[in-house]
Amino acid sequence: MAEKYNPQEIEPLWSEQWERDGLNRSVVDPGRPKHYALTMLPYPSGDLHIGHWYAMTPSDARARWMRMRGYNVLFPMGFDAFGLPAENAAIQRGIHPKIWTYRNIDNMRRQLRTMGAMFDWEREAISSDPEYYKWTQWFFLQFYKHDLAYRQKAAVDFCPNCNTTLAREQVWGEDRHCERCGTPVIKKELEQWFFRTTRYAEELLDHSAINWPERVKAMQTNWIGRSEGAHVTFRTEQGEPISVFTTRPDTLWGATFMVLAPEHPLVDQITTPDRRAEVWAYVEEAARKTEIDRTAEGKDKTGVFTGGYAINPVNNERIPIWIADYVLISYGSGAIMAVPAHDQRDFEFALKYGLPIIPVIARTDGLVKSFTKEGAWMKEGFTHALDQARIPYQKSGETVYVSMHEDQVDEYVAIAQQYLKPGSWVEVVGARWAFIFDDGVVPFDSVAADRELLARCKALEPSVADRRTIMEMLYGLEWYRDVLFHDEYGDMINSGPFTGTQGTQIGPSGEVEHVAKAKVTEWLEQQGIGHSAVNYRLRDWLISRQRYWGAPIPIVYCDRCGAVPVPEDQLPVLLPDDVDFKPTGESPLRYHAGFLNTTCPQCGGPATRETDTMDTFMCSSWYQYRYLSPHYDEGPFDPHEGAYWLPVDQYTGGIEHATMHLMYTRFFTKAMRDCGIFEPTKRAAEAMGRDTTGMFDEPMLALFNQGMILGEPRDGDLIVATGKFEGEKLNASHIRVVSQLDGIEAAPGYDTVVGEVLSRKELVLNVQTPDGRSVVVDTDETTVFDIPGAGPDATIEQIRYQLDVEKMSKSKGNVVAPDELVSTYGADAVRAYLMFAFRWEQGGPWDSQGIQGVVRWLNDVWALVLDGVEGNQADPATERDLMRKVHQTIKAVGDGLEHFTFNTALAALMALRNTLHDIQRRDTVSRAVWDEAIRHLLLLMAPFTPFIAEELWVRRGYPYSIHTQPWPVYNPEIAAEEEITLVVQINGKVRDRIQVPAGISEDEAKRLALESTGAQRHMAGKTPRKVIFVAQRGMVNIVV
RNA sequence: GGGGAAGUGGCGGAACUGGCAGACGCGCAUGACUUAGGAUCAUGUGGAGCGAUCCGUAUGGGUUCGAGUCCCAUCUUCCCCA
Repeated sequence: MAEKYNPQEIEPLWSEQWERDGLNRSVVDPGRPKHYALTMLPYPSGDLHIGHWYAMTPSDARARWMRMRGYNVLFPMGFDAFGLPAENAAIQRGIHPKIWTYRNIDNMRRQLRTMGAMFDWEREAISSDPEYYKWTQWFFLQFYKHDLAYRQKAAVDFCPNCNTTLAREQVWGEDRHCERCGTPVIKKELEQWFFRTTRYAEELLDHSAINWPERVKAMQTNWIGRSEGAHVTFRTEQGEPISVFTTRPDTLWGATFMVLAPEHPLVDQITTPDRRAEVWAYVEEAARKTEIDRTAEGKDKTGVFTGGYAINPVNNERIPIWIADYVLISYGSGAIMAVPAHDQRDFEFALKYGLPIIPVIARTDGLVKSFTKEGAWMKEGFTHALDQARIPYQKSGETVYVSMHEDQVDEYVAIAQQYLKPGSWVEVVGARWAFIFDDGVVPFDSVAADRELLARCKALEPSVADRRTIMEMLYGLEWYRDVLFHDEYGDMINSGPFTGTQGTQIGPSGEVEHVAKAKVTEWLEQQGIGHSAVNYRLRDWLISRQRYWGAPIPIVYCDRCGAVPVPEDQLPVLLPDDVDFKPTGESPLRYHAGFLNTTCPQCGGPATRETDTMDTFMCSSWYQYRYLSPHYDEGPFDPHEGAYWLPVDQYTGGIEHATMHLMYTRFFTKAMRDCGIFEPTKRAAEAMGRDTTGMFDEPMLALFNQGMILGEPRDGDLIVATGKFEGEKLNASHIRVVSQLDGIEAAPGYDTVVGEVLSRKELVLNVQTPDGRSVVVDTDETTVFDIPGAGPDATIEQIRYQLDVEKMSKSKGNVVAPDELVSTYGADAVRAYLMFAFRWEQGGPWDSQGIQGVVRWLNDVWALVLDGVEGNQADPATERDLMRKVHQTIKAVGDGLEHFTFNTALAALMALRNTLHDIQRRDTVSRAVWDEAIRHLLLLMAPFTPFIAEELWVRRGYPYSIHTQPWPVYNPEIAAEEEITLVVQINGKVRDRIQVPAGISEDEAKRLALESTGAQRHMAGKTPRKVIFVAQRGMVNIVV
């Protein structure tokens, strides 16, 4: 019996050995194909999380596999080291962000090394190093130079009590209060820096050059939110004209009011003096809400009238101008023309505030409704006439509900007129809009008609006296509600000269063409009142952060020269170390005189520095380039390295970055390309003989998203608590943990609570009793805990409470510490388990028992390799079977690595272990064949479990290192089965299985199948109608 | 409300272009070795039935010789957007 597998002993030794030998150094070698594998860099939060292992170790396995397949692989690692948590630590615990960050990095670097990943540590980049952020600043200057960076006022969340700007995650709760002091936050306008990401909207929509998950592409496409429409200019009575963007220029005739965002610059000018107080109050209120609060459907729409009016340019209607917070300043032009008949939000708003709603687009289904009362409003015989005309209706008492098709309306109107009692009216709504009075039919087609009709109806029917519009009156009837509003692309109605214009048609290649939109847009251009336009939801990237721990924006403000870029030779603008972290201020940089005060690079006069720092997404937008040469000081990266390694071939990371990081880094690369930053790299690449077409258009050619490891669910302890009830709460003097709740008797003289512990908050337990009630059990220092196996000093901390499957977090107590796992099971086992237990792109809840499976596998492999076989009773058939299995495994493992289905690759390796185990027990192969199988097993395991593979490889006497050996070549001939199980089906149901040679002919297979006992039994003497043979599957289906 | 992903044993999950459902592992059960077992080894393990056999991939339809896989409808869960 060989010695035991002891990962704790061998793993550190190999780590050191590989480090010493520079095994993972990646060096430019134009003679070999390159592979740049990249996994998203971590934030140095302090401790490596199991999630980091889950993200990194499968990526590492794949990179290792690529290396064994002959690629020159670069797989770097670094730290996204600027950011808010460091600053919070400074404020809360008095540690300098720099010290906190670099201490964390030291720890995490140590932890990362236990992973056994093939990181090239000489390429480590840390975004908070001056040699790194110098170039982050340099990029800012290049973008500034190329008009891709600009400064503008923008709103930030601001706590008036702390006197500080807040990041999104520092604003808590529905009421949006400051996380530190609870004061409701306000929006504050600050001058901030932006990058023109919108300039790249079209190019960012184009994903054709990258192999990225459909999900990510869809999210980016939605995020960019391209919509086609028109800009239309409305004159106003109070001052400047207002331009609106609309996706529906075909609905212009139905624009009955206009809505500005509360922040719209013309609000002041438009507002009439009598409305001023109310408008201002509303603007302030809106400033406090989030966009989601403001725009979510279902939320009550609010707004106020400004007193101002605009002129609808297509029909010269005078339309009121409102402000409402459902319109966002950041979208389009911050002003909309409201078409309440065909936009859901405008409809709700108009109904609420009594604004006119005029339909201008026909329904596409032709549905028309009407409502009346036979007897009260209609003469007897009305429904009989409807029957005669085959107009469908439902009658309930004397009430008649008519629901007809548009084509029947004329006939209906004639009947209605005939039967209408004097002093009544009846309306048709939906695909046609008209009011039938005893003296004629009035169409509902304009704001004027709205007014006139309403007046007539009120005169006839006092109960509608309080209705402000016809639509409001109709909305009062439940029966009409579903036909009052629609947002389809129907034909135009009530639209002056455009009435009757077709809404859509099917184009030559089958796509839908929006005819009405196009015709109206063309006409607007001719009239000079509008033009076609494309609008994006995407906004420019706001990069200013009112923070200390980030890269300072390299701009100086001079009274004479304005905003002046810091000259490149003065970079980096260093962060000063000696700053105060008072929670009162804004960025501490603002109070650091040495940093703040400088001289103008242009005129030499006194000037002040920009004190905002850059969004950390900027650092991570170009880190893939810095990795190439982290200490290079003549540019952001060494063109020689870039020429060889770029672009990234395979990127992996979490889906949560789909829109932010992954859009920013694409923007960055495109902007770098257009600023000419890749030119030297391009020349170097051409000198290497590379085709540089499209080489710098996209940063990462392929992307794969892994899922997330969630916390392990667990039941709470079952307890018996005795003590005294105080109201609903039990003050426990004794708590005992039990294995089951049945048959527990209450202690005499005490109150007793039994049940499962759901949660614990400090000294209070929340217990669920068997009847489902939840009881609070309070404890104090005198409470005695009786927990099996915990001894006499047991405390409340040792009582386990219920955990659901959810994200791991320290506060929930469901985190899994990789360090502990490594010291218990070894890194190889942890790596293999993470790859084996889940579908990588899906993730799932941690299972602390499941790891035993891979631990047994590694122990077995250890013993198999070291114990070997005697080889005395070699059986050629078994030897062939073994080598077949080996080659089938080569295929399965390779496929798994190729497609990121690591779990199936590991399953195949475990299955090979099972085969070897079986053979070893029976001792039926020669040593030579056994050794060959073992050699392959180790090579196939190397990417997944690099330590044990290396150890056993070397122990078997093979040349160091296993990780630089060529990947085994799959031989389909060896893998092919000699004999297969022919499945015999009758009508698709399996009725027999027979062993046949693999290359069996169709006729032979069919003959054997028909003769098989199973088939005979189930055919019941019937003649087969059809016999189907599927050679690939070894199957015959007999149809009877 | 819109867009996307998913739903398979007690659990994690296999099943390539439609072709033997449940690979591999956890757990569980029985047995062996043991002072002991949360170690190890062996055997078994979707459900029902003594059995031949029948039923089974969220639900209901459909296409097909054949459906976990394709089509339609419904339900549930998750993610993104609103």
